Amino acid sequence: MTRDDEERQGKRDESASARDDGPTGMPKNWLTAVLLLQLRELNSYGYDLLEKAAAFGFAALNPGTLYRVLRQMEKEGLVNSGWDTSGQGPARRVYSITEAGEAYLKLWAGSLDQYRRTMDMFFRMYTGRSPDKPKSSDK
Amino acid sequence: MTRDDEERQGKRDESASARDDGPTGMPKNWLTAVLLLQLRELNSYGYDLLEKAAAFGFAALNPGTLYRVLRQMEKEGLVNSGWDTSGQGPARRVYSITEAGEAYLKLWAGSLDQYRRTMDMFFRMYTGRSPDKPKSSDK
DNA sequence: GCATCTATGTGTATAATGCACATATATAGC
DNA sequence: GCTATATATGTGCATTATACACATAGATGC
Repeated sequence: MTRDDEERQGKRDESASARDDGPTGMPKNWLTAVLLLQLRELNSYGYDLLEKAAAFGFAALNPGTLYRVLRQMEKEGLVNSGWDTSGQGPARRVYSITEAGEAYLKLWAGSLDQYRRTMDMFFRMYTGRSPDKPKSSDK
Repeated sequence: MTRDDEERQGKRDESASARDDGPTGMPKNWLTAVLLLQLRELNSYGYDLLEKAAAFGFAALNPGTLYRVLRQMEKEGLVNSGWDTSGQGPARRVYSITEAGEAYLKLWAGSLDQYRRTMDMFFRMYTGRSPDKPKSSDK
């Protein structure tokens, strides 16, 4: 197809209606990082992690997605799991972080810094000024 | 499959060798946002944007990916394009941002703030302290 | 003609994620 | 015993974003 062909066709679909909801997504594997962070604090299980993850941008996280990610993480050696049947309800698969998991988390935390710098750059170029700082202990 | 079955199998694959390279990815649609930001400054074309995007985390961006994203953005009405044949080499498809594109960019910039707060939270929980601030014009 | 640089594009695969649905245990009410 | 509900885990299937290899095409120099 030549450019003249395209010029003639002039098909601007417009039906695609842009991205429906704007930027929803956190970085790739963000959920993995968040889960590892939680598990480093305290061993836990899916249903519980579902709530804890909400604070990190997963307010409406689908349970199936969470469970699948946890299993994948285990396959990759980032976490271990075992059943807890001591409770009253259904058994819980309790996860704990491995050394590989801690290493991965460390890697993540490291690149978070680069991440932040890149986004600052974006923000400055967009607004022409520095983005608001978190009002916590400045300096 | 009961939990006892799994307990017996005890298959920790380990072959999956964790995520090969750690966290590489910027947020979803980050490239779109970066391209819109560039196009807001100055109309441009793919081959040129390829270099400009490098500063925003796309150092080794595959050209094919870029061109495809640009076309998709046009389908969605975020940008317009036209051919520039005035130069010497092959024709360039020059893009310009639309109002929808500016609106989308604004939306993005807005949620960038939420992004930053979430990542700060992650960082604090990881390190137990506030992340380093950019040393630019403080307030 | 052939190589090379510029410039744009397609085919195909994979990874991450979302949504709908399925399963299983326990408890409470009828 | 039957049914509904809350807890808890999981699978099937589709979509989206992206990566990688490859294809196309104009212009220039040999």
